[in-house]
Amino acid sequence: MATVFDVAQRAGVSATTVSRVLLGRNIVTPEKRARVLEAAKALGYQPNPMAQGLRMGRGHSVALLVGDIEQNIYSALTKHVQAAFEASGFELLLFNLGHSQDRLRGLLERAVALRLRGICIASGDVIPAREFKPLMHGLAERHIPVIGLHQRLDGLGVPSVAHDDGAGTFRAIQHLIRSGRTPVAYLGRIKYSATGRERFRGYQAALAEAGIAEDPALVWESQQRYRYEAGYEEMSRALDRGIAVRAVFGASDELALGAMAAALDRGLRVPEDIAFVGFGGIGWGQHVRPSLTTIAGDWPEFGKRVSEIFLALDEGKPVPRRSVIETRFIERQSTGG
Amino acid sequence: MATVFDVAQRAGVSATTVSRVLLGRNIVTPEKRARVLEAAKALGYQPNPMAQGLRMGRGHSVALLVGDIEQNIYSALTKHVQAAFEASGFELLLFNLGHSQDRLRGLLERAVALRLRGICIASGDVIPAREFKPLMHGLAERHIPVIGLHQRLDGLGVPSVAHDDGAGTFRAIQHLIRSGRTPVAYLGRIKYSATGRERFRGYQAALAEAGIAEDPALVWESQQRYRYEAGYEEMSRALDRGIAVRAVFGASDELALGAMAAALDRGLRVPEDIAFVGFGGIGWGQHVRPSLTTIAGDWPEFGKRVSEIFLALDEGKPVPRRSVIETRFIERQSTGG
DNA sequence: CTGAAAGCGCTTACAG
DNA sequence: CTGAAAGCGCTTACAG
Repeated sequence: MATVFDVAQRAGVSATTVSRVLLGRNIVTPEKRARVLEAAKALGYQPNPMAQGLRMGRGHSVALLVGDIEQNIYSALTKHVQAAFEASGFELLLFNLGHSQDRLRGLLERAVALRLRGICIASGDVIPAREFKPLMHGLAERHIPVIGLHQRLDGLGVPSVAHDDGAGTFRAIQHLIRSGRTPVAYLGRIKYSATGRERFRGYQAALAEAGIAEDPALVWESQQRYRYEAGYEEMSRALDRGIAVRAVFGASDELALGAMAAALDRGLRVPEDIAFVGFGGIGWGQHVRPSLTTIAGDWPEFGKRVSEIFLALDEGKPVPRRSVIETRFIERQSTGG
Repeated sequence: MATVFDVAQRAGVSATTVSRVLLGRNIVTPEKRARVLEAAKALGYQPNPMAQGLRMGRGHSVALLVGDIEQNIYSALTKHVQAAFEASGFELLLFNLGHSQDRLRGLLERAVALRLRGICIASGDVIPAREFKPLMHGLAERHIPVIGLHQRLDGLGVPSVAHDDGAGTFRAIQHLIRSGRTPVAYLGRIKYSATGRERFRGYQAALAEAGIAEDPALVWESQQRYRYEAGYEEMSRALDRGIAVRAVFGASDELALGAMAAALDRGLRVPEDIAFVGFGGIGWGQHVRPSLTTIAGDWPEFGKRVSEIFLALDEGKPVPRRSVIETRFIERQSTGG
C-alpha cells in the first residue's frame, strides 16, 4: 500500500503538499498539483482512513440505529440512507435496536468511544427526553452530529428528517370522505408513538375540513404496535360491537391488511361494503387481493435529504430543525382504484 | 477522553503495561493488573479504535455486502449477522449490492483501502469465478478474510455458511409425496442461481427416493428470479397448458405465494385441489390465506456460526469450507396443516 | 515481569 | 506557495 510519502517521492514534492492537493485544502501550483495527482494515480494511492481519522480526531463511519431492520419500512430506509451516505464518502455502521430503549442508550454511550462521525436514529419508539437529553448534550459537545430519521426528535434538540405523515393521511382521508365512504375509522391510535401522532392529526384535520365531528368510537387503539395481528383483532372487535363503518384507515399497511383480512373473513365485500387504506407502501400491499391502497414514502428523496443535512451538520453549518418529505397516495383495489 | 497514558499514570505503571493488561497479551503481576483495571475503570477509559487500527494494521469493521436489504431473507440475515458480530466486538459496515456485479467488484476493490477487517458476501446472484478469483487472492494476501453467506462460494475458494437448502427441500417434497399430493411441480428453476441449485437437488432426490421419474414438464423456470410476479405467471401458464399437478414447490416463498394466488384466481381450492410449499419462512406467509407451508431458516444459529467462522479466520485458524445450517419445515394451511 | 522508544500513516500549525 | 517536524493514541519489538 502506497503512502503519502511514496506519492511525494514520485512527484518530487513533500508529503505536506501531497496531503494538501488530495484534500484540496490550500493553494498549490498547478504543475505540482498535476504531478501529485499523476503520482497518486500511478501508485494507486488510497489514504488510510484510520490514520486520517486518528490525526483529524474523527472517523468516516456514521452509525444507523434502526428500530427493526426486518420491518419493511426500516429496510427501505436503510437501503436509501446507506446509498446516500456512501455517495457522500461515509460508511454506514448498522445497529439493530430491536425496539430496545436500553440498547439505544448503550449504543449512544459507546458512540464517543467508537469515534463515530455521526449518528442517525431511525426509530418509531418513544425516546423519553428527560433521560436522553444529557446523552445528546454529551454528543453535541464532542461534535458528533445526531439526526432523527422517520421520527421527529425535536424534544431532544435533534434535527430530523421525516415523511409528511400528516399531509399524507389528510389526503387519504379526504379522498375517502369525498368518495362518500363515511364514516371512516382510524385504526392504530398509539398514544406514545411519535410517528403515529402526525397521522392521527391528519385524520382529524380531514374530518374537520369536511365538517364531520370526531367520533371516539371510531378511533381504535392498538396494543400491539403496528402489527398485522393487531389490525385483525381490532377490526374483529369493532365488527363484533356492531360498529358500522364504510372505510378504515390503518396507521400502517400491516394494520390495514390485518383489518381487511378480518372483514373478508366475515364475508364483507371490499371495497363495496368497506374500504381500506394503509400507510407505508410495503411490497405485499400490491400482491394481496384486493390490493391495498396506501400512502407511500419517497425513499430516494429521503436518503438524499438525510445526507445533505448530515453534511451540513458535519461542517458545523446550521440546518432546519425539521425536514419534511412528501408522501405519495397510491390507490389500489381496496378503495376501488 | 482518557488515553493509555492517563491510565498508566493513575495506576503508576507504564503505558506498555496498561496495553498489555487491557489486551491480555503478556503476563503481568496480579497487583499491577488490578491497579490498571481499576484506573481504567475510574477514568472510563475506552481505547481509540482508530489508533489501534493504525498501529495493528487492521480495523474493527467487517463489511456485509448484501444482495438486497429490502428482501425479507436478506434483512433477516443482516439482523442476525449484525448481532453476532457485535457480540464478538466487531462493527458491521453495511453495503447494499442491489444485485449489481459491478458494484460487488467495486466494493471488493475498495476493501483494502478501507482497511476492512473482513468481508461477508451475502448474495444469491452469480459470481463468475474467473473474474472474481484474482480479487479474492488479493484479499487473501492482505489477510482480509472473506466469507460467503447464503450462497456457497466454493468456486472462489471462500468458506461459506449456508442453510441446508437441499435437505430442507427434500423433506418438504417427501412430505408432499407421502401425503399423496403427486405429481409435484418445481417452480423457480433458475439455472445460474447457486442457492437454487441445492433446492432443486433436494427435489430430485425426494422423487428418486419415492421411485418417481422426473418429468421435465413439471420443472418450471423463472425468468424473474424469485419474485412473486414470476410465480403468478408461471403458474398461470402451466394451468393454461392444462398441466395437472397436485402440489407445487416454490423455490421461494414469493414464488409460491404468486403461484397460489394464480391457482385461487382460477377457482382451484387450496389445498384440496392443489397444495403449495414455499422456501424462506418470510413473514407474510403466515398472514396470507390459506397460510403458506414453508421451509424456514434458523437465523440465530446462522449468525452464531458466521461469527465463529470469522473469528477463526481472523486468527488464522483453519475453518471448514462449508458450514451447513439446518432448516425447519413449517406446515400451514396450504398443505392442509 | 517491565518500560523507553519507535513507528503505524496521516494532517497541520509553524516558519520560511 | 512549500516543507520539516510534531503529534494524533496506540502496540510491540527490544533491552533489561
